[in-house]
Amino acid sequence: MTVLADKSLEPHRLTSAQRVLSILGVFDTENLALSLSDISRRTGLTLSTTHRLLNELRRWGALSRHSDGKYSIGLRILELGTLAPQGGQLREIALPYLHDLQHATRGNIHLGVPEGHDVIYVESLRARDTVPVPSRLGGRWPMHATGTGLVLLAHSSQEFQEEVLASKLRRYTDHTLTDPDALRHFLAEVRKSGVAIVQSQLTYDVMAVAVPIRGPRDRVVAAVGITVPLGSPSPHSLVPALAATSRSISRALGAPSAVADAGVPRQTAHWQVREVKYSSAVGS
Amino acid sequence: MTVLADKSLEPHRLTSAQRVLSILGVFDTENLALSLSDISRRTGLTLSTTHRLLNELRRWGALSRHSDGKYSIGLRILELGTLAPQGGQLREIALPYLHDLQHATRGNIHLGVPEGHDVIYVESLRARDTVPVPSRLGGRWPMHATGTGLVLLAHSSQEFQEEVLASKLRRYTDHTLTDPDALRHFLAEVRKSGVAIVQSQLTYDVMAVAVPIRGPRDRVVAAVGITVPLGSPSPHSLVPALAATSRSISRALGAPSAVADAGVPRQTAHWQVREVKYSSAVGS
DNA sequence: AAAATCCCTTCCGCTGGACGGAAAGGGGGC
DNA sequence: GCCCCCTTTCCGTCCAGCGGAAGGGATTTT
Repeated sequence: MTVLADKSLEPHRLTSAQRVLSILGVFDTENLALSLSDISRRTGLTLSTTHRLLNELRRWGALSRHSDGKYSIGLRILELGTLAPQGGQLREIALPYLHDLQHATRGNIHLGVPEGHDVIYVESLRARDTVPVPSRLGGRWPMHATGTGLVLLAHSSQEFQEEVLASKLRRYTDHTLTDPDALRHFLAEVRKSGVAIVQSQLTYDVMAVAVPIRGPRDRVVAAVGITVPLGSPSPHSLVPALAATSRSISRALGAPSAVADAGVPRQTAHWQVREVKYSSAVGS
Repeated sequence: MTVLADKSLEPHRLTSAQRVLSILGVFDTENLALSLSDISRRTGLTLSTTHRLLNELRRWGALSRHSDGKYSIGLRILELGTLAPQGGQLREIALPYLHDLQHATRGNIHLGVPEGHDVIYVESLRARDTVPVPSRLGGRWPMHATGTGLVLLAHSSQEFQEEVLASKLRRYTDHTLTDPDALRHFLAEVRKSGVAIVQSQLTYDVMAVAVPIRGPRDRVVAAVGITVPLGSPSPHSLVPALAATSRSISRALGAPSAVADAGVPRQTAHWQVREVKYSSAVGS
């Protein structure tokens, strides 16, 4: 064995903080509960290290342990997550309007915000009697494959758009927009019309309609979307309701263009300033 | 200076994992965005250590940084939090029923699960046209001071109840139940009647009604509650709707007592096994 | 305009705590 | 019974994380 040779290349160069985070990182929608040795294997950390860190995380509340010995994400993390400015606050403000929208349209409603090249759903209202769509609260999807994501992308900086277009765009169905030129054209349409209408991007038999939400300084900070079964009455009929919802939320957030008159309480939310320094700007 | 003497007593005995967690821990509802030096002061870590850890956390996505230089909890934590079995999954299942309940009653609806001596709201539907109550998603409150908390406490083990009763029970209003004997009596009532009805426990002018939700093996895993303004029509009128909601959710979770007949798909949720090992069993 | 104050960032030498190996202690299946 | 896999604990070594200090902005005060 060329153990010695490997050693020098071995990516054992992890800081202790990274070790802690890598443990949290092994949990995903398909791995909600994992055993010590599962986690040890998946992180590449030794058993003893994993064991010690798991105990520390559990004691703090970041993880909980079940009677079968497996670990899961703890409620303390859920609690923490609601403190994310784009999460808790935005959701809090938007929720009643999203409710109204759902009752008016009977579709699946999503509220998405950008993170990296993805859109994250900070709220997801699932209609009871419609097709199941992959739309969990907290779900993460590539921007190019969802209605809300495309809206957010369309209103991002030019350089960011090119960065995304240059990356590998996964194809989920044969309708998924992956061709850079087609996407550029589509994004321009979205900016012009103010709405994105797509179908079968992520899964078949689904249409999505989405519009931007603006915050202070009229920056696009989020997007609302509806997904309905393919073959529903014209998706264009959903636009007015969406536009009204978007405007209401934007006004509540203090977007100048949505404020009807004076006397409206100033909303100065923290997330008005969106993260601009991406990891790539720091790494290496 | 007696620096040397102090050194030995100094609680600088933090593991590196604890340092990471202590940083996350400084964020709360009143501190959504903090600067490097804020965090350094509040954690007691040196500037250089804080600086390094903040960068690692940010790179991973646990924190985000705004253009003013302040840090906030990042969306990755929100995403992670939804993986908590009592969070994402329970919420997902319960949400449609909670919706129905809200539309039937027009109150503020809470879905609470136990953690430590507290109840955490994994869902909170706020009525638009009623008194504002302190009910954030992810909010944490002492069990003895909320309707849902009292329900959960009533259905906890005897020893856990005594542990809570023996702790310092904070008084929020002069109606807050803090006398151990009065609480014991009240909890017995809750067990007997299956419902908790309280008023002005946490804030004045509010009534709360709450009932338990059961999961596999008929264990009480959560509680649903409604809060309405004091002086609303008899809270007893809310009980049937609550009971129906609770039963629907319990059935969806696979609670034997709520399952009407056979043929129901088995729901074996992870959180059927509630954490039993408390920190106290490990500490020291 | 100089001085003072505060905050962020980077560098570097030292040390003690985190690390991994190993072995003991369950527990369930074949 | 035996075997296999998982969890827990112990301990000596070593290097990664730590804190001090200094430098550079930005803003405010005198």
